[in-house]
Amino acid sequence: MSISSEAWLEQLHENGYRITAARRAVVDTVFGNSHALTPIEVYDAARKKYRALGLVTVYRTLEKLEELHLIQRVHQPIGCQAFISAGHGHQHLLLCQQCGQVEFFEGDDLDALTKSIAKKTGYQIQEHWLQLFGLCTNCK
Amino acid sequence: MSISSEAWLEQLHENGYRITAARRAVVDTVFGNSHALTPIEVYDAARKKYRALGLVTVYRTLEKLEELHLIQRVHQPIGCQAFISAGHGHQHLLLCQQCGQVEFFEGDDLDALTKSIAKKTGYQIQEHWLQLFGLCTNCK
DNA sequence: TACTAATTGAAAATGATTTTCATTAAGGAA
DNA sequence: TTCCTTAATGAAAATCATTTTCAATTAGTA
Repeated sequence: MSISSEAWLEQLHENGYRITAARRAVVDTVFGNSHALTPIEVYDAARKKYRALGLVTVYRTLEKLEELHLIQRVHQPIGCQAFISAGHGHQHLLLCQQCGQVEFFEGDDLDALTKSIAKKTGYQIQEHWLQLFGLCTNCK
Repeated sequence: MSISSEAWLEQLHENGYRITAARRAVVDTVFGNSHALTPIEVYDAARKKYRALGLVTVYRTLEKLEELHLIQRVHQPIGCQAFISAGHGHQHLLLCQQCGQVEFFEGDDLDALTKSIAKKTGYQIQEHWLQLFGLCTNCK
């Protein structure tokens, strides 16, 4: 976990951003966390690693991580401000409605569906969002 | 359009809410509109029908319409505060990335997919969100 | 028509996010 | 290593969206 949060820091560095104690704390908090976290939640957790951290820096760091596609926003009925480590390639989210655990899955084949909808509606379909909700092995 | 926005007012009435000029203006604005509207957009548009309307009343009316499942929130990359007339039964959204037009479609069969994901992950899957993005016939 | 409780809009309060700004410190250059 | 430039920081203020409060109004029943 700590091993690969280094990779995020490297990414930041390679893109001209500096590596600071504040950013380390944020990155260490979000990286590899299987729950989506809001900026405030990141702030609270990251301040345990680096007390002087400011909430503004959390916002700014999350912004950069999102820009580099290292994290992504999670849309939920309760709100859409939470972030999680980004999936790789064409992956979708699976969320536990009980504990909030997030997993990725891939292997959705929506070609037949999109073709049929394109035909029916006349739209040229370019993208899709798919998200599953359920109960994880612990919660069910 | 005006015909059936009456049905929404009836729904409100049947649920113990009063029918007022302010609510008529909001309902007439959102009902049958093929674009998702934010509270401010509803306010601006509805004030053309009823100048004394307050933004607070827009929020309160949207809240009630959502509660009665007459409208639903639309999630988009740019934000998730916009509302549109709700779909009926099991329907999903198709959005035009150019003009913002929203359409519904149905007939997605994700049974095979959810079964396979359930098997792979151990999750008990209860719900799914699916949304398509593309270009409508006018914009493509 | 009268009455009561729901509804209203304005203003204030709250909460989230962004901007401003003077200070600090990362990290390349010497 | 030390210096220097510039990015990054945190605090405070500003902004923006949403909610609450409250006295006045009004829908709709009795």
